[in-house]
Amino acid sequence: MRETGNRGIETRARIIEAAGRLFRERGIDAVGVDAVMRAAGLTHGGFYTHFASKEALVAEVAAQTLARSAAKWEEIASPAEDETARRAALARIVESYLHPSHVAGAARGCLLPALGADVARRPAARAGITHAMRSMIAALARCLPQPERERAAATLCTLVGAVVLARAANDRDLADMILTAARNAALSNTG
Amino acid sequence: MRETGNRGIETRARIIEAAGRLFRERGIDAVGVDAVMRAAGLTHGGFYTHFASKEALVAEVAAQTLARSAAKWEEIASPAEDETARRAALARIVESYLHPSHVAGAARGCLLPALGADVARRPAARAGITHAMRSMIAALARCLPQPERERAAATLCTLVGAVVLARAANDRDLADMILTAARNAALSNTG
DNA sequence: TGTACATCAGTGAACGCGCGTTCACTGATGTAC
DNA sequence: TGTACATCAGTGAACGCGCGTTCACTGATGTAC
Repeated sequence: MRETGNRGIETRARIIEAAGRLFRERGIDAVGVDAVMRAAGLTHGGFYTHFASKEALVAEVAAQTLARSAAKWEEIASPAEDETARRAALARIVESYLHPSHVAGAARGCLLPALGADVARRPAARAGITHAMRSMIAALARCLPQPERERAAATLCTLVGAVVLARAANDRDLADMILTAARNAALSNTG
Repeated sequence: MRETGNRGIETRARIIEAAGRLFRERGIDAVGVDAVMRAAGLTHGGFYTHFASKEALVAEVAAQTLARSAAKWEEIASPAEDETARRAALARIVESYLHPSHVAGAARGCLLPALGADVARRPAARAGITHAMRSMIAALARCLPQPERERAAATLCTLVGAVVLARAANDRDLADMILTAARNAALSNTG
């Protein structure tokens, strides 16, 4: 058996990672295959060894990036068994999500506020996103006093909306006010 | 004095309206100047009689579209003087925003969930958006028991996030759950 | 161990296409006298 | 009222450019015997 496969798999992962960064930072349509491949240290021609099309790359980037976010939340939420731990877990998730560094660092942040609307228009990407969203809601629910899926979903809405709006605001004070407001709303679910 | 000016102003408005529809529906980069002008019943060459660049059109579309949303909210919120009227006003805003027809009809809906992230990356458009966001928050605040700007901002976050997520979800039930959850969270501010 | 061959990730030139923008023009609508 | 002229919104061909995709190729890495 060949082991060359590893090289391919690692390169593929590098392309996905580079695309994830660039897409979130500049938007999907603003980043060409050429830019992605250069960021991954390759030439553009090799792209189609790994993906059938740019659309396929987008779908995979969306699914993997969000799955990673979901996994991080699960990791924070899972060990929380008593109420104190649950509160702390919720606070960790909410505060890192609404931190100004998340607003400023879209390239490394959650995909939903950066590309959610964009990706909703691309049929191929929606299945992966939907699956990850369910996981994120489930993880959040585990941090609430009674694990209510609805309340968790509303919290996710508040978090995602806050980052979208804080990024859109031209004014630092308004952005900070929005983040603080969302933080208070999300943490008032602590019970 | 010439009155030809009117023709120019009307055409300009028609271009902005067509662009607003197409941008919200398909995304800004997915819609060319050519498509906008054709939707306005014109040929692409005439575009630069009205706008210095596509970027300038985007800025104007963002500002005008959101200003119109803000004005609609003001109109609903302003006459509400007693508590019953305030509750009704909040309910009207929240329920129409989170209605499935808003999720399905991005082309005629609020610009924030459709293009918020996109427009945040375009310096020229951010000033107009920021101004309109302040108005929307102020209108919402007038519907709350005590006019708290922060609570209004959190409500706006929840609304915008909910529409982004409901559009991204591939699954009707999940989308409906998200909308219901956001609705309950937003209306619990009624006091 | 050494030689011949197979595989396939990655290269780089080339493709057709649609984009944003420019520009010489047309023709309807107005003004001057 | 009628004629000559000015204005300018809108036309449509043309531009350079970067996009997504294709393809003949190279060369490193493996296998066969």
